[in-house]
Amino acid sequence: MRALVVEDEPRLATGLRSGLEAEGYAVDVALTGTDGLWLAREHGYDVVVLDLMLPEVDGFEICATLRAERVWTPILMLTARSADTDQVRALDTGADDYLTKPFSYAVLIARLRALVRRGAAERPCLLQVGALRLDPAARKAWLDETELVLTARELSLLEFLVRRSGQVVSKRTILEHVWDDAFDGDPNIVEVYIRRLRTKLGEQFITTLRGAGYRLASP
Amino acid sequence: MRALVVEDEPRLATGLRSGLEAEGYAVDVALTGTDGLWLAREHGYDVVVLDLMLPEVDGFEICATLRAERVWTPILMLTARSADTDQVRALDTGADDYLTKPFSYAVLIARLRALVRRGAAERPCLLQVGALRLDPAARKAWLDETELVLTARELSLLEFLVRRSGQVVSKRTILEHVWDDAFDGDPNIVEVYIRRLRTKLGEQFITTLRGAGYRLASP
DNA sequence: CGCGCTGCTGAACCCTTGCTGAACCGGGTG
DNA sequence: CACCCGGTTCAGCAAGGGTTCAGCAGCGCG
Repeated sequence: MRALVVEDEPRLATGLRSGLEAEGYAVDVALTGTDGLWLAREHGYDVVVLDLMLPEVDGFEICATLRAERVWTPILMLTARSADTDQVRALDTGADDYLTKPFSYAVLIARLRALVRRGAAERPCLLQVGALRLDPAARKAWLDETELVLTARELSLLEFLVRRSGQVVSKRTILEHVWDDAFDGDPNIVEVYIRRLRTKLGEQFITTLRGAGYRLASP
Repeated sequence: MRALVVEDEPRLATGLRSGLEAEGYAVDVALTGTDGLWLAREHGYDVVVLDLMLPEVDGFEICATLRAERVWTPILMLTARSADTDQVRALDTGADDYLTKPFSYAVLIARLRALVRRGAAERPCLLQVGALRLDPAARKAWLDETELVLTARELSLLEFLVRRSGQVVSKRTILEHVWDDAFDGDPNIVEVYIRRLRTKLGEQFITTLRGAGYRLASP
């Protein structure tokens, strides 16, 4: 579990770091609001501990900015003030929990666990074309309830075709998207992989359109 | 929004009812733990306000029972005691938030809003995948009733995989979340730890997907 | 009818990826 | 101080699978 601590007071920051690390979290610390915002935005944390009083950018602003940018990482606010209005404002700004200093580590840890437990987890979507099903998150594919045994490349190619099922996709496009677009090897590789897919899921799914490309569709 | 208030003191119960109704909630009140449990189980509430001290069945028990029965309605615990241990226990039992009396209505309302916004997430506090169970709070794991002896790192990795069970996780992702992302050592460390987990919990749980990552699933 | 181009296909090659045992290191503990 | 435990590094090994290649098939057009 990755946690970000945004806290300007060095002693508290290091205390939090070691405490959380002892609990098995991988911890990053930001000492300013600007750093914290940047880190939270760029890295996928599982939870953020955010001090309200910070130099440069305060906690409210960080929280609001993240939510506006559709970053839904659970946030726990931390502050010296205990005014109700702050608490209300924090929660309404998009924080998920709130703790006033001084606080006990046990409570902090328990609250973090509760947050991570609820954490932002989107259900993986399931792609389907006729009897063919594909779960991109699990990297699995099935044909009529029987799981297909595919290599990484084969599955990437299949996923690409399934996402564009019914459409014609040129070999050039496939090469650029499934392989690196800096790929400078033999373009014949696409044909080879189309062949492998056909042997594994039957000839009827992928049709060749001479001079144009391939189309995956329900037979 | 439908809210259930489980509170045995009549004056507080009616106060909560009118306060919540003024905020636009449709409120049901249960005066005993038994009634509260039954109502919460049968009706689909959006949030439950639960007093800890109750006749018959106490708040902890209601909370634990509901979670065991896979009812994930957000629960806010309410109590006169302010002991940290109670708070920790409440959260680990499966409550989502906690408030000590006396409290301000504004804070209660704001916290409820935050809970409802998060919605019912299917996040048990005891993780389970087939015969494998893991308690993040106790930092323990079991395989078929026998406790596994795991180091801190091993448990962190296992927890990470269990939380994403069924999905493929890349070595890169593992490295960033289980280790610090500032970690600049040998990425081979992931393979080493996967190996150690496999020897401890059997080969059948974790499958390697060459070029993609690892997937933990029930065998 | 025949030539050429596009796509098909089986097999060989070889590099990357992952596996694994063991050594090393550092902090905490008796 | 010596020991132990857990985390990390390392190097050799195995094989999976990505890539290349060469020959073949078939369609289309002159």
